[in-house]
Amino acid sequence: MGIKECLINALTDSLSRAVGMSRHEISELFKELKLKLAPTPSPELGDYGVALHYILHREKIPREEWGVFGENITRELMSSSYRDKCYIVKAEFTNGYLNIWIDYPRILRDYAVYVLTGRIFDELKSRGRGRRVIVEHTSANPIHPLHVGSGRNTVIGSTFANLLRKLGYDVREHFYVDDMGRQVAVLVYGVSLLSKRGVEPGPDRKIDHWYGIVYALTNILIEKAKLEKKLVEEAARIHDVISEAAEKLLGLYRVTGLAPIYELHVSFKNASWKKRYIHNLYQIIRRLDKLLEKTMKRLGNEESKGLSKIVDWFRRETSGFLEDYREYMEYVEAENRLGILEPSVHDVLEEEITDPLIAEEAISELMRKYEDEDPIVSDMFRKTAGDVLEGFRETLGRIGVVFDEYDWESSREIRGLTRLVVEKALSTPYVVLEDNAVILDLGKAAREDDYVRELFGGEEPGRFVLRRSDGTTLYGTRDVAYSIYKFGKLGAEKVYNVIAHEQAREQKQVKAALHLLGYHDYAEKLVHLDYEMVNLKGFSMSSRRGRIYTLDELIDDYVEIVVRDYLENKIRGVGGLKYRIENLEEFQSTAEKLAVANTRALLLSIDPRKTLAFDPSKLQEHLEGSWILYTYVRLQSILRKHYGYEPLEHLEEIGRDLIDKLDSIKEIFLERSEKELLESLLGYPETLLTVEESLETNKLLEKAMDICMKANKFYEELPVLSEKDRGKKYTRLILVALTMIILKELLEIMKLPKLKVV
RNA sequence: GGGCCCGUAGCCUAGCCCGGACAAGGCGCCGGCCUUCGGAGCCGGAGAUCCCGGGUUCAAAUCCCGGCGGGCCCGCCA
Repeated sequence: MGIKECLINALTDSLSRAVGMSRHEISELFKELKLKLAPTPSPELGDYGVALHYILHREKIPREEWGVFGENITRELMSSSYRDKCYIVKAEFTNGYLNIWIDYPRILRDYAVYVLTGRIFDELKSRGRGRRVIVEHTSANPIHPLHVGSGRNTVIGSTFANLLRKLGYDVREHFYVDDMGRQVAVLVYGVSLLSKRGVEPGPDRKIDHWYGIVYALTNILIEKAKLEKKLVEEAARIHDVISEAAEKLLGLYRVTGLAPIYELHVSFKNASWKKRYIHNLYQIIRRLDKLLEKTMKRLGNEESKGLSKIVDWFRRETSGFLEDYREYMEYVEAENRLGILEPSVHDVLEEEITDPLIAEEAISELMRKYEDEDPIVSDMFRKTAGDVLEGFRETLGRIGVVFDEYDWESSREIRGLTRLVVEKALSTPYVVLEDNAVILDLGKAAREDDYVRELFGGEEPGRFVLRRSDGTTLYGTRDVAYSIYKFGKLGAEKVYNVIAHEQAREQKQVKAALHLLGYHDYAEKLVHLDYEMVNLKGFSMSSRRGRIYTLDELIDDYVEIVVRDYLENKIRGVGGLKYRIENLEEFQSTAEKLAVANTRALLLSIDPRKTLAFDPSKLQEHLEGSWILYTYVRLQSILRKHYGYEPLEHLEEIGRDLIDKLDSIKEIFLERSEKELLESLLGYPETLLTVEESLETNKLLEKAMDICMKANKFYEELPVLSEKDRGKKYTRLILVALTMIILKELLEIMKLPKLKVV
């Protein structure tokens, strides 16, 4: 290919002659991007254009003489030997731009051979040369079902893995099972209380969803109990505050003689006695606060000066209580909501979890025992996490994701390497020992080591604790160990970690630690593919309160929308209310595929580094997946009709046939919509290479959408099969085939399910 | 308080790294085309101080400086 490069050479040659600058100077201008060759904004202006204003200005050519200059440069270009080489058919100078027209039919012929023989795909494959790469993604805590946030991780990760496969890497997808943290211990604690009383997961609920409720309720009941304790303790103090406020108000009345202040005093005095009766302290505070507010307004700026001091003091004293109370009520609300879902789980946990301190102690005990490899506790952790992972596998299977490996944080290898990490750290010059804790002083490292300094940029690197005073290790320590495992044991030449942006700093610390421990190579080949969170409109997710929008729900919601959309369309059209679904099973499978396509497309649709926000009640506005699949189906149906067989099953035959027809499209003029479609298709290889570099997986979806849009316009405008002119017909058939083939590749990368018919 | 990221029509985004010709696409809205291969589509229309202010430049959404607004991170948590 290399049209652009060719044109740049041609322009360098012609410009140097027309202006009298050396070729070297001109080519430097291109390199410095003072001159830039780019597609024109519209076909009327030619295919490619270059802005020459810089040269015009530099050569001090007055506006009136631009025309002469233009003629000159155009003549040079059209008479040069590059004219033929670069497919140039015409050049024109307007407003300081030199615009060039290209021989598209010839490009189409070349590209058709490139794609239809499969050479394009072989060339892309040559990039990776079978090198082993690990993409770690999803790695959600096994405590509740995957939610839309984890879903975004999964979709980005698996898409990126597939992209690398197309680029010829030997890709492994790994899931890191984070089973040694506190959260899993909370779940295990809840499960242990339940199993003691014979409450087990039942068949009515997907297993990870059941565990999700157990985790949330266990957490909620502990947090609620803690707050309860705190509120009881606070209440006594608050009553004192109210009494004191009453005294202060009385004092202020005596000084100022303002009657409304005496009114306040009576209200506060009364309130301070209310503790003898059963009244909601929260409401009392709110009422008193309102009274204060009203009186402030009533008195005006001058008179309320003394009072405002009391108000500020009162608010300071009570704000903590109010905050805790509100949080407490949120837990109560969450408890009620989940209790209705699984009453037996709720009732048992409510009875068992009474003292939060006992619960906390039990959870810490579980963690310690797991770290010490106590056999009974280990079984409990393994069983619980394993059950939740079973639920994950089911969901992931729906969206076409299968992991090559689940790596357990608690595995022998990673435990062993974790010890090694601490040991090695001890012999680095950056280690700090405090109460038996092992800490890497990354700040010091940044001052002395270029790699570490550059890694953190302006950021404060902080201290990286590898071992606590009590001898246990931390998540980050095990993460460093896991990285060594991925490179050392698994032989990865590059590792991509798909991890949320909030962990960016931790990922840098892991890299820094690897570097300081002597694994310079691993540090450099560890890539953090970071992505931002998912924000739902009108719904704030909180996994600790069991309020999550799960990936399963998202897919199911899409199934509903897809079915509704389709049937409403049919009912409005030919079918009427009696529209008959031919094959119910096939219909369901199609709906599922479309739902999955929409789910993946939605989660892939924007730059990973930006927050993805959508309204779950407006999913019908996000149907990019359906839209792409539908275009794909139409392309197939055109080829199916022409050849009389399934095009996807006979790609080689079709390729041979179309290559034979290439001679008949030599003298063809391409319509605008054809050129635009071809242009979009030409960009396919570059898109893959760009995404590998930039990690912007959304660009793949954008490319697919762009191709579909151009394809839709193309065959809306132009007939293919019914075209009488043989050359035109084959041009269009070739375009249809190329579009289908490239779209197929993109669908495979993004794992959008493939459909033959709708 | 410090660091990083983001701010583009009513809404969601692309373009910014690497400055160029009317700021692109989708949703929603208004008006057409009810399927001769394809209607989950296509065509047309309305709708933008590219957050604000300054600077560099022949030329700024893009680069630089200063504000404003939002998110995230700054644990012997994971």
